[in-house]
Amino acid sequence: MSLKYAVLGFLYEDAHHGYELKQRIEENFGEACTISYGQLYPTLHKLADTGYVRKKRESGKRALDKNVYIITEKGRRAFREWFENSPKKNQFSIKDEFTFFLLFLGKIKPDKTCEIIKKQLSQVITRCDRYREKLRRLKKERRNSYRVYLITKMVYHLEAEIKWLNDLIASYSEHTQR
Amino acid sequence: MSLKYAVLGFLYEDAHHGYELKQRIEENFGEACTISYGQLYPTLHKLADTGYVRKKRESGKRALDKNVYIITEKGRRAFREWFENSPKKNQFSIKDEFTFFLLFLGKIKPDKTCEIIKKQLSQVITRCDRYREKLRRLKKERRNSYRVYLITKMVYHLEAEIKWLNDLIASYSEHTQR
DNA sequence: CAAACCATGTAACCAGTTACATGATTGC
DNA sequence: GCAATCATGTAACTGGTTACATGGTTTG
Repeated sequence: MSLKYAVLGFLYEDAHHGYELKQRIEENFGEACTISYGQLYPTLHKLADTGYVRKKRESGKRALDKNVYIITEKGRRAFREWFENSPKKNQFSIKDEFTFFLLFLGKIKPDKTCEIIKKQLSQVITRCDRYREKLRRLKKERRNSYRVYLITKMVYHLEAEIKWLNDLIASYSEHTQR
Repeated sequence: MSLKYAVLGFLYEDAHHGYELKQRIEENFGEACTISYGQLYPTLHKLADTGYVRKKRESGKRALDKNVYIITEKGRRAFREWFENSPKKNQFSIKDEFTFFLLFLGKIKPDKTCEIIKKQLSQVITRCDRYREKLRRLKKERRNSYRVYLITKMVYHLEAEIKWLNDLIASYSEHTQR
């Protein structure tokens, strides 16, 4: 995802401190990613080192050592450069662990294949229903349309997955009937 | 994907050397991944270090220094352990660069949003058609059903993506008409 | 006063890519 | 003889996770 540009993007309009950035990013990308402090803070330090952001110590009444990060003109340029010229590929991966596992499943346990795929299917259906429900709730609230788009995308891809797993089951039961 | 288990899986039945393994893996997972020697060879060395595979120098008539890797009993156990007990999640990601870019697009260039999504859509349609064509060819040849499954999955997910992008366009033109 | 939350950070790992470096063999 | 292919490898880098470590503040 390149957290670097997510950070620059969120700092583009307003200064934030680290903890807040994690919240902002997860508010928006929640379904798509979780970020860890183990990645966020080093990223912020690196951005500060290369002069893309400026670090300002702020002594608020809450936790004492709060670092506010402010984007610099150099940082703005870098973000615009990425924004205008990056390739923007849709490259969702189909190489999840189950798909990978499937190759060996057919070879090693052909008798259990159908059963395992069905178990997988029921899990995906559950997940899909959960997202459909979340989508219904979000649409009622009528805010943060980006999250609505993201979850819609998730639902469509889960539906694709369900269709595929059903195909697999059909194809495997055909095999074993012979 | 954890190349380690892919390697153990392919060595489970037959011994192979590195170059050959890359071919076997890409033959099967072609659409899902490409692997580099910069990852494969270190992985093989590590597997040899931990005693999961045994390295045997073979002097064939082709390139002289060919290392044949043979799975050990310890390696078989490790593979079976993964095979039986790993979680097998379907966790395809929706966090491709375009989706990420979209958030900032709405904020920074709302006027150009629709146009950029349309460009994206046409690219995805082209890609989807290419995979449909490949699928047709493979089905005619009637071999390597795993590849057929993989490409079918790819097509379904590309169709989901097309549906989503069309939704986005509809939603954005609605916005701008007001 | 304890639990939940705010806030920052490091070290060790894991998975993967790109670029580089080498050299033998085969087929046109 | 030259291009394609077979074959093995390293070094530097990117992007990310997990576990650990610290300590202040708010609220019930």
